[in-house]
Amino acid sequence: MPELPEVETVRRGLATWVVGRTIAGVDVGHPRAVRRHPAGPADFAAALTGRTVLAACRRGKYLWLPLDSGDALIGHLGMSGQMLLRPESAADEIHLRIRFRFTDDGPELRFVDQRTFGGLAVSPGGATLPGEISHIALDPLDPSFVDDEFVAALRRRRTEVKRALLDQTLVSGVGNIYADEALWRARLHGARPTSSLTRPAASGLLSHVREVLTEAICAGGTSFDSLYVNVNGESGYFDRSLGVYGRESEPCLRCGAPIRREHFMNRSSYSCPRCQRRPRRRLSPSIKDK
DNA sequence: CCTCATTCCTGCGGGC
DNA sequence: TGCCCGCAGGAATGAG
Repeated sequence: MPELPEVETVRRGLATWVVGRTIAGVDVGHPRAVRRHPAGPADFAAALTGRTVLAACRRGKYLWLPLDSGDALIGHLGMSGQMLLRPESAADEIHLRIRFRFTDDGPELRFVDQRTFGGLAVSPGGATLPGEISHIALDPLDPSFVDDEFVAALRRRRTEVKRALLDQTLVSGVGNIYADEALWRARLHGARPTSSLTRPAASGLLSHVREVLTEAICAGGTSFDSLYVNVNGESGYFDRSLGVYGRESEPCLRCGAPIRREHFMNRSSYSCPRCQRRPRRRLSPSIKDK
């Protein structure tokens, strides 16, 4: 469940511990971890060996490391991916998928992933922006993000507001936890039709999204089920600051009403039944046309 | 173009 | 005790 704050925490760790180092060798222990690299594990390793890492970048939940070859190592942590810096002498993790050895004496980089939804690939010529993520929207913390464009695009959609927040082609970096948190802060129910949001309501929601992401980064991310850790294997502590997520039946921190849990998009949604009123009508766009 | 359901995967915990 | 099932869920994919 790494979302933007967790991925950003990992990016910062990679910037500190990996940028400037040269890769001596790569071991792919599980082919599924490089399934997004069409040329296969051997080509993946060959494209990285001898390359120097120039930077650590992020868009939404994607990470990429530009290399001196002009290519980039691109990665997504999926549900349970971890990037760990460990001494060579440390025992292998059970779910170790890929190991990166370096030409110096520093720690090796390990991609560990229990549920294997994550993966790495080499993006040819992808140092500036990997083509694999060109369809991913800017995230709200990107300096190039244009608030008015997002507000307009959100209100043009014919869907529910939580679906829109989770759509990485509209705005990236927001997952189930921070969507619920931002909606609670904005006092909006996730089923609200996006087309019914006023401009100020949409703009306010964006502010709450940005705020909760920023606060979570300061806390080092959320470690709801302890699968997510930074590059040193340490947990963040934003889970202590969650307003609704995972708090079913506990009192709303604003009004005291018991937090409700609903199933939505094959996952759980948490909200306050008093602060976040359900929309009266369902989304029925063209009922008049009949 | 837009929206939405499905699929991938493994460990954990509740229920019986 | 042990088995089974549901749940956790991001994003690619294909259908409509």
